[in-house]
Amino acid sequence: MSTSERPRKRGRQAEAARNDQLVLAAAREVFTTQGADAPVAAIAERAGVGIATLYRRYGTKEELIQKLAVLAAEQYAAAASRALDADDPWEGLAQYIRECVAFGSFSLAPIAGTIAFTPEMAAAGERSDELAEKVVARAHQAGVLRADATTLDIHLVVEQFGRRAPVPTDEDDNNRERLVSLVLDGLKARPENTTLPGNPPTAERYARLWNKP
Amino acid sequence: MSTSERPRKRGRQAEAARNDQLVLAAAREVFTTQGADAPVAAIAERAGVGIATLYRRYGTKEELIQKLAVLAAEQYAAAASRALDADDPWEGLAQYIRECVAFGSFSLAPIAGTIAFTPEMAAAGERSDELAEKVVARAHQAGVLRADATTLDIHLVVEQFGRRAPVPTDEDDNNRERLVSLVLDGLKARPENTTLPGNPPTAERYARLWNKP
DNA sequence: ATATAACGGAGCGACCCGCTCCGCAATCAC
DNA sequence: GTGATTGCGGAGCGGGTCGCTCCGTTATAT
Repeated sequence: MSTSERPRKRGRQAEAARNDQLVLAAAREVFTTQGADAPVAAIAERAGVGIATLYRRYGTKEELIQKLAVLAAEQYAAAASRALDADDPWEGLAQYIRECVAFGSFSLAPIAGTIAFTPEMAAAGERSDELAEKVVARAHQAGVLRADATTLDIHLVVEQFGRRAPVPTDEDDNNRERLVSLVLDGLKARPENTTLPGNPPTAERYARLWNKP
Repeated sequence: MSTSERPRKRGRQAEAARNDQLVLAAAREVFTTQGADAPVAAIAERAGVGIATLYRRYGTKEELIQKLAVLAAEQYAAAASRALDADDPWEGLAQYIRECVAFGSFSLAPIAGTIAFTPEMAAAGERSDELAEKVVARAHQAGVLRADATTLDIHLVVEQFGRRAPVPTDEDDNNRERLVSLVLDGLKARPENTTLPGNPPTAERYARLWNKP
């Protein structure tokens, strides 16, 4: 595969562009494993970059997290799109859940309330939520998803399994996949299923969790 | 209910005995909600007690955590005993899982590796593990638990749902119960279940997680 | 009235963390 | 070649936190 397809910048500008990506990738990895209060220095080190390089792009740790939140929402939206492209509504939903869990950026949730909620985050979140709603609605209409499970229940699942261990091993991944499979089996529509207890999760909870107005 | 059944100490000795319990209860609450790196001062405050009172009982934060670990293991063992007393093997298992999750002290797991592993912890853990094994074995023999789920898979479930939010609300409890019900439905033995992917969790993982020799 | 036992909490020393500042190296303009 | 520009790394500053100690106070016992 040719690396010269897109017009490549040269010299320092190329390095800068690469660092841009390195920083974002490192930030995502560190935050999803260590939690959102991981030191910024850890991200710079993981990216193989000086601290100043990071701060030249994001004036503040908060800015960086906000950017990651937007990127995560876009990833979830993309996963939902793929799910809608799938032929089988159930397989689409299952794949959606698996991808969201694997991406795992929901580990930013614990920081909710700590950082300001930007318009960009609102926009990306809305789009992501709408698509997720469609994925779930399609599964419901096909009668493959248990009737008493709502979109927010699915959110809950993804959030629950979003966080990784400080140093994720293959075994941890394996174990998480087993648990998710368990949950998926529990989500399937079946006559003998118990009814889910209590009330479905509310949208207000998420609004409160983040700092929506 | 009479409060004078057991011979009551008076004055300061009574206060000391009460504080003993207050400190332990507060420590459990704070650690399960804030995580094991919560400040010791938060525990004292929650117990309505001075910091010195806490340190007079446990010379070190580590000692306190070790004590809590032992108590948690004993709670799990008690829950397993109750499960074995139940008439229905499935209801016993389900109740066991629910109780363990509700108790929630598995949120100490993230601290694993940070603190030393004491003989007391080893003894309590072994007893708890043996009883859990029996609960699961009985469910397997009755054919009500899916064949490819092991005792360690159950451990995984309890561990996964063990941690609470910083300020747990009724809604959070409600949501967690829904998720656990989902998992329980997935754990039931059924012809149409998918096979759990990958390999069962290994005991070595837990040995490594804690600092066993 | 004196001795004793338990208490509360201010504060010490040792961290850690976000962020700035500055000297250096690579590249560009001419 | 030479000076200007751009991006880089990382030491270190100011502030905040946390585990733990120390000591003055208060309640009980004799």
